[in-house]
Amino acid sequence: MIRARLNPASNVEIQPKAVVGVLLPLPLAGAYDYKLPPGVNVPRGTVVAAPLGNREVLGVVWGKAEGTVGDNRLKEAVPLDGGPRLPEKLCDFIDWVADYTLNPPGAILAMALRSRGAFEPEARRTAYVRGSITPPRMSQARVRTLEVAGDGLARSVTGLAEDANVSSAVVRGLVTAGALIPTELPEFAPFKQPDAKYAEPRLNGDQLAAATVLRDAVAAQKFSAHLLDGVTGSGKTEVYFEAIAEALKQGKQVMILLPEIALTVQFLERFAARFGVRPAEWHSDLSQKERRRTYRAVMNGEARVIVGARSSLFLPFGELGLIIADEEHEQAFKQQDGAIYHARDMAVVRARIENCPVVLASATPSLESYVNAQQGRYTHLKLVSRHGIAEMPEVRLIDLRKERDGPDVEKKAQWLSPPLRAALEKTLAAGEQAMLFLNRRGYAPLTLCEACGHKFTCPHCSAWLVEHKYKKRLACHQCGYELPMPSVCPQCNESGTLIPCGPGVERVAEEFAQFFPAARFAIASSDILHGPAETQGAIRAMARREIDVLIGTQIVAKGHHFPQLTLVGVVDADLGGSDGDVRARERTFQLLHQVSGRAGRAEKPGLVLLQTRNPEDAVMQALAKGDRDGFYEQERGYREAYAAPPYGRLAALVISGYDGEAVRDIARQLGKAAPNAKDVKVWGPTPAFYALLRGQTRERLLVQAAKGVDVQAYLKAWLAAIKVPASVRVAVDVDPVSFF
DNA sequence: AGCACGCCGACT
DNA sequence: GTCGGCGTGCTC
Repeated sequence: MIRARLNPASNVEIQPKAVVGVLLPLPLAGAYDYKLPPGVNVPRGTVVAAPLGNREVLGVVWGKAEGTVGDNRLKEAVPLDGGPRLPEKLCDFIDWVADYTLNPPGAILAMALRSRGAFEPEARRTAYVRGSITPPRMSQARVRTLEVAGDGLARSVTGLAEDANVSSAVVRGLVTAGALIPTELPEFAPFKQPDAKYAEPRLNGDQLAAATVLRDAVAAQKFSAHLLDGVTGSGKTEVYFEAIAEALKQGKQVMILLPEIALTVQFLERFAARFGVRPAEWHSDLSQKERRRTYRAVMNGEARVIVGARSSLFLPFGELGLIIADEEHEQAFKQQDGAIYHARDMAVVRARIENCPVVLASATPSLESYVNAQQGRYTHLKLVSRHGIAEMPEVRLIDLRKERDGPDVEKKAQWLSPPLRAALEKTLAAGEQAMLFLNRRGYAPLTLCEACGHKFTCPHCSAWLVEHKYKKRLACHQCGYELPMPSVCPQCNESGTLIPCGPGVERVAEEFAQFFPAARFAIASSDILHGPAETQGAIRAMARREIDVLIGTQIVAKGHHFPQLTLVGVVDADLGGSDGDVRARERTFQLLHQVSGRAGRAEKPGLVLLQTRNPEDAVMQALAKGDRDGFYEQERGYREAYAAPPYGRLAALVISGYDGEAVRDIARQLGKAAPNAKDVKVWGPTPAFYALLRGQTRERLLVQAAKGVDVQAYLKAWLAAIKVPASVRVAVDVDPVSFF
């Protein structure tokens, strides 16, 4: 207890120093106690500079002091100038995420707190305008300069010098003489405000109904969750744009989450077409300056609509009125490193805390969202009519076990079956375009020596090296390790014995070129198209009909529509099939459904050919029959029967480290220490799918629990039982979506 | 996360 | 004899 005392020497009253808990953006167990300066008391969320060891870090006043550290050891944390403060709801959100993901709250705060600069007033730059004084000595250069400055526009010294074609010395001389007057301008032009009425669309019946529900939800200014479920081309974006318009009218801010920010160029343009300006962006490619500026603008309310990737979840919105997660089924929403969380799920949580609506949009919803919608926790807004598209493409299965070139065929194909080649021929003859899809980069996923059987594997990962024929290299797709394509087997020293096994897009392209030498084609994969600009280039080339056939990985699966694209061939529809992952089937369906949606546009119906070895598989059947909901129902049934999510809960422990023996030892210890609990089963430890990744050994344990089980409490009790050396990391993945 | 402290190899 | 490698541990 701190009391005001009289200082006997000076007879001046010493103000009491309040002690508060300050959360630091570090993976510490909790908040640290700090004194505040005399007489100061500030609320939760206040940003402070806190001495820590011999340095100073940013921190956030989090709550009451814990009182476990002696008063004499407490240092003084000083609130930043201007009293910047994180919104209290953001603090609540951080606490919630920390509890749920079993991360220290400071580790979550680190995602929400930017550098100190973000809390300081925006940097200013000095610019000059014409003053009233005209100096007695006027040279030609001075006359010119003052003429230019006479237009009233504020310019920097160099800017004015350039415009007047004089040296900067002339400008500085005029400043000294008082003929030019300095003014302070903001470092950036302010964010332009989106205009809800800029270009109001005409919606069709479905769209109008869905938009009305969303507008009403936004106007209600309270939590609600909505699944906006519409096939490709049904106009989901237009619908949620109306919800955004309503939020703007209500004076609220909007957060739009997209799975991959690289895809946003067209999104930004569509937004600008509707609202007159681009939204503010938040992603990892922003410069330090832009980052600070955007963060500040979100916090002070200048930025009204932010579009971004996962990390936008932790921005300091003060007046959030709507959250949208587009392509909500995408796995890219799951953050896999550092704090492991699912941005779509956390978006729903943030909406609940902010008391505002959240919209999850997808043509192929995650099963979780589908069930939530079915059970009424989310409204289910369905868009069925395909805007400007004649009909859904016809999907046909090609049974690869039967459809092969027979012994009598002179020129045999390995990857392109006769029916697929026939369809390609027909499409090209009709002057239309085609797409071949194979979700595998490079030329061949495995290289092996036919003399000794040696397989090329990555020295740092338990993965094969993928041949890249253009680069003439073998590459590990997990860690980036590469070596020049060898001509000699390193094991048996034979030469000419290395054979590529299996296809990648490059190899499919090679075969395609052999059969269709006249056709123009391009390969689209992330290692060939570097960055969004080149990807856009390829898309444009396709749109301009400079190429006939696009052969690509999943970067061609989404986004653009090409009016002349009438045929989609999926080279290996079984890829990524059954690796024990409860979501593998769902993901295959989603990906293939999305790819299929590329075919057909306007008046031309599309055809999709899926090459498979399991044509009777439910995923293939659902795709062929266009029976999406049937597939979901069946999948829902499986999940229910096996108490898999969303009917049961999963959590994984991933134990990793460079010392393989230590990792396996801790994994074994954890396996033995798993507490017995009702409705909880623990599986493992087993080596992870990539048992070695970037040199680190990885073991996994899986917790399967019934729906009502407090998984976090279970995990906490479990982890407390084992002491883990610093060389081994135990990561907790609550609700894992991938089993790698 | 930093940054220090702390014990074992190659150097002015 | 030191400089320095990064393993372990602490920071209110």
